[in-house]
Amino acid sequence: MAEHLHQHDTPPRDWTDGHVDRWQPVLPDLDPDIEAAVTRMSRLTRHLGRVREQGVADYGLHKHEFDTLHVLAGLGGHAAPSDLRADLNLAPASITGRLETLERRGFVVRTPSTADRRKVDIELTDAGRAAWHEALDVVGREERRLLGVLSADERRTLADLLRKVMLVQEEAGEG
Amino acid sequence: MAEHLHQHDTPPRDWTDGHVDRWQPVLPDLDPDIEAAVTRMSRLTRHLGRVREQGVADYGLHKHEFDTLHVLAGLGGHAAPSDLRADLNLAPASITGRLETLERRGFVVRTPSTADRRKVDIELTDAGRAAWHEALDVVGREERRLLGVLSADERRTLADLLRKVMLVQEEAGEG
DNA sequence: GCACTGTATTTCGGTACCGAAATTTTGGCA
DNA sequence: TGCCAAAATTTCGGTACCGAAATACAGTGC
Repeated sequence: MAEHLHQHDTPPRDWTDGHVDRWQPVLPDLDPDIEAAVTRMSRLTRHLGRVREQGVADYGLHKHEFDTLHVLAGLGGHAAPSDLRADLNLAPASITGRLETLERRGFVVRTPSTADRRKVDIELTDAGRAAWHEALDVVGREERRLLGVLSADERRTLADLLRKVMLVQEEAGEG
Repeated sequence: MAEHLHQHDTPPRDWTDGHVDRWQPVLPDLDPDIEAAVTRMSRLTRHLGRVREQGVADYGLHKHEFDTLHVLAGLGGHAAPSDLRADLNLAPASITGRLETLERRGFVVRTPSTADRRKVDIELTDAGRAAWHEALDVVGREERRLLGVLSADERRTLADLLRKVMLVQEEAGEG
């Protein structure tokens, strides 16, 4: 509508701007910037998750399968279920479920640990590593496309601001 | 270890810094700032979700129940399932499920719409509005605690940077 | 008025996830 | 040695979610 008037009087608005405007009158003590930042992070995370699901589907994987293989590969290809649990932030029972299906597909092998017999050794198979590696560069593509709109300095600023926030979140759990 | 040497040579590191360091050697073409930002957003979103689940539990609600009531209240207390679907970003079938349990608990009422008989009118009951209102200020508290570490300017910067990113994500779907 | 395309919602079948309890093993300590 | 709290993993019961098909209705063209 008004987009030809001046160069800089109608800054582009995203979905979240409208969302915040809708809530401002009913909840006036809401900090618009906090609400906006949290909302955008939530929506971005959700979006990237869906894109990952779509992307790795071409390689016959689901998002959770890829994520599990990814963490396992990052740990050198062998780990215990509790290691995966820490990185994936899931309930222990869910880890068992994921490994169950991955083992059925031949992407990992579970063998009882000899060192500590409560534990289980999880090994990434060649097939598992191949599936992971093939799907690998698909998942970063969308992140680069979206975050690529920012300059290198801006990306650094974003990452630094978020670190400040996360340090507050993490400090309580460290004790 | 080295934390007494100078004021500013060991900036505090969060979990994500270690995560990025671990991956840098195995995936060298990864932009550390993109990876860090995405990882932190994902973890923050997950954390806030868990806190919400905990917080509203004191009022006998689950996170998804509260979220649904919240959107419904934001729409003035009456809406159609498709309205909720748009804001909650869920599959249509999931909306039916959520309304099912909310209706059993007496928080909403579903009546076939007389205007368009494909639709259903969803009404927030007094009990539903009360449950929502009681749990309301719990959910913002953790957001304020975490994001409150940033100055007002920094919060604005964060929200603005994220808007730039979201505009790229949203522009494709608008056509 | 009648087929047809599109929209709103529900049903159905199947998977993933969670919390809590159970199982097995460890490591400390009397 | 024998006991016991803590840890690692699995099992179990139940809920939420999704995709796809089904149902019901609206609006349009003829």
